[in-house]
Parts: sequence; C-alpha cells; structure tokens
Amino acid sequence: MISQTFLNLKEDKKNRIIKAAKKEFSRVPLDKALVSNIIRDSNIPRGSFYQYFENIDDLFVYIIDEIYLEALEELKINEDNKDKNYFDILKSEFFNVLTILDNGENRQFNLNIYMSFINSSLPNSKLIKEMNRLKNNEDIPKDIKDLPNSNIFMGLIEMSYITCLNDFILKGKSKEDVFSEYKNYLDYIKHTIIKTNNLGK
Amino acid sequence: MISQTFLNLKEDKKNRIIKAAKKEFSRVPLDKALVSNIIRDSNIPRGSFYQYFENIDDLFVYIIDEIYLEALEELKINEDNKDKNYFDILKSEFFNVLTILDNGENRQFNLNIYMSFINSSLPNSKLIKEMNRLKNNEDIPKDIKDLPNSNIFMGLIEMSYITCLNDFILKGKSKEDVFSEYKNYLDYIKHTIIKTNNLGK
DNA sequence: AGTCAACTTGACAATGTGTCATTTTTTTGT
DNA sequence: ACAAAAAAATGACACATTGTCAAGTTGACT
Repeated sequence: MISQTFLNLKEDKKNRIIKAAKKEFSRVPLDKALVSNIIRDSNIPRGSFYQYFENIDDLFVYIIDEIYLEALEELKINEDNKDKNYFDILKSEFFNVLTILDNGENRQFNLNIYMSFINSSLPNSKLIKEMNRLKNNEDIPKDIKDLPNSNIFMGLIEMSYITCLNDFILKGKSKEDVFSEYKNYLDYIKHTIIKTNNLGK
Repeated sequence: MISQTFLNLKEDKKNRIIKAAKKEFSRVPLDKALVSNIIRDSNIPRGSFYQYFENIDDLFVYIIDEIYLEALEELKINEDNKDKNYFDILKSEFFNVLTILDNGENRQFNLNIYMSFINSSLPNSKLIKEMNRLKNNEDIPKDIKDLPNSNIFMGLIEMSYITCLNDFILKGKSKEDVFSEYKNYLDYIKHTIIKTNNLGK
C-alpha cells in the first residue's frame, strides 16, 4: 500500500513524482517500467521512493485509479439510461470507454496500461474491482436473463466487447471503425435472439 | 537467429541446454526468464550462451517451434476431415489443441508459453506464423463465406475459440468443460445462422 | 534548549545482462 | 605430420537495476 507519507507530501513534490511516473508508464508497460527512471525524472532519492511506495506496482495502481476512476465517475453522472433498451445502453457504454481511451496524447499510455492489466494481477486496484463489477453486470434486464440460452449470448456480448477493445488498443483501429464493429456484432446478436426467440423490442 | 554452432553441438550438451531452458520457461513467462538460471542449470559458461543465441528470445522461439510444430504436424496426419461439416471440423480442431495443451506435467509450461505469446512479438517463430495462417483460415466452405453476415459470425467463431482457450489456460478450467463450452457456442452460432438464413445442414 | 518520532538520504549488497580479449579446439592446406 | 587459420569456448568485466539500512535531518512539542 501507498504510504501516508506520500499523501502528506507537498503538492509540488507529489506532482513531480506523478508526472515522472506517467512518463515512465507511457514509455513501457508496468513490467518494464524502471524505478530508476522515475527517481531520476522526479529528482527524488532512491530511499524516498521506497518510503512512499512498497514497489513500482504500488505507484502504478495509485495513478491508474486516480485517472480512470475519475473519468468513469464523470461518465456515470452524464449517463441517462432511461428509455434506452439494453443493447443501446451497451453501445453507449462502449462508446464512453472509447472516448476515455481515444486521447491522441495519451494513446501510448493507455496502450501500456492495457497491456499491464493483461499481464499483472493488481489486487489493490479500485479500478480493476470496478471493472470486474461492471463485467458481472447485474443490470441485465429480466427478459434477456430468462432466455433459454442467456449465458451463451451474454458470453457473445462480452467477447464482442473484448475483441473490439483489443482491435482499438492493440491493433490501433480508429474509434469510429471499432465502434461500428461493436454495433454490428451487437445488432447481429440482437437480431438472432429475436429471430430464435420471437422477442419483440 | 540461433547459431549454427549451437546446432552442431553434441547431443548431450544441446539437451542439457534445452532441458534447462524448458525448466526456466516453466518457472516464469519469457519476460521474467533469466539467462543466469539456464546457464547455471545446464552448466555452460555465460559466453557460450551468447555464442549460441542472440538472446533469450532466440532460445525460446527455438524450443516452442520444436515442441509444438511437431505436435501440430502429428495431428494433421491423423486428421480425417472427409464427410465432416465445417462446424464439426472446427470442434475437432479445437479438441486437438486442447489435447496438446492438456498435459498435467507441462501445464505450467503451456501457461507460460501462452502468456509469452500475448506479451511478446516473436517474428521469427514458425509456430506463430503457422497459427496466423490457421487464423486466416482459407478452408471456410463457400456456402458460409457467401452468407450476408459472413464476416460477423466468422468473428464470433474466432472469439469463441479465443475465449474458450483463455478459460482453459488462464482460468484453469478442465478440458472437458472448455470443450463443451466451445461446442455450445458453436452450436448456438450454427443454429442462429440456419434460422436466419434458412440454410440446410 | 532538549527530546523524540517522523522523514530523508545515498551508499551498498545482491543480482542481472551482454561483450570481448584471450585461450582452446578443430579444421585446413601442404 | 605439422603449422597456420578458422571456429568455438570461456570468464572477467563494465554497466544497470533493485530494495535495504544505518546515519543524518527536521520540526513539533515541552
């Protein structure tokens, strides 16, 4: 866990460290990130670093939680899901995620974060907990939950999400292309559900 | 590239190196594997290692190509796809892959290989080239290729494959469970294709 | 001014990588 | 059979990185 000592630091010093860390996490994924670079760039002694953080993972978790949880909160506030059907909600949620990530300046940073997520288990991250919560979504409407093959097409929906996100981040496809790809998958799935189950809406 | 010098080595020495390397790649994914461990275990001097291999990736590629390409070849020979429809071929191919991987003794090894694949680009690997060739499968029957939404459900099929492989390797599910999961997805997809396109068979 | 806990610091041991000059072995030409 | 040349083997070395720790500094409170 991050130390109280770090939290108590003067804003200037704290910001220098955060800035240097962001720079390092933009350079490479967590795996390859070096404490040495961060202490050089932020101009703090080695000993201090280990006073503030248990290790580099600790700092990583602090930074991503700070950045993405904030962005996620902001989107939630602006979201209005009344009068939308389930598939439309999914689409707009995906669009929001793309919007957070589609920041030219931070593209490499986001890519490295994504790779770090794949590779590391970061049990202390609030962001990861939040993402898992979203994954085991409890907001699935009852009529869909009750369909005979519910678990299968919920699986297909999740796969589509992951695949499209992968295309965006790892294959560097544009936001527009990927969003349209996601919509196509969802429409196809929705279409087949209606055809095979004679559902309205 | 691996050096001719290594290939010319006496069997005994070569095997010692391969054995030590397999041990190391079973311990951790490529990222974390140490040359130091391999030269200690195989009892060769540091200089020799770098005489034989450019770096540790080089050795890694050699070993996985050796192991998996062989296994892949063997399966191809035994495979008889006559009189099978496309979905059944996909199922038996997936089953074969599971069979290669479902080796209790090498489970950790396989897991680490899989993680290494996700994390590293290994352009010299014949196995990776072969896998990409399989991915852009040209054996898709014409009637399926010509369907209106062909690319979408080909996408769904590929996603199912990757998801189920992930469940097997990363989530540690059993071969049986994962195979049944894969069949469910494929049957669902097949079913919806038939329903929506009125295809026979 | 004195005390004490909290904070800071950089030198250090431990561990790793890749290189290279030197030595040893093998091959080649006569 | 022997010398020269080529190939292979070797380990010390320069350099980089991590995490620790003993010693020094600070500042709040008495």
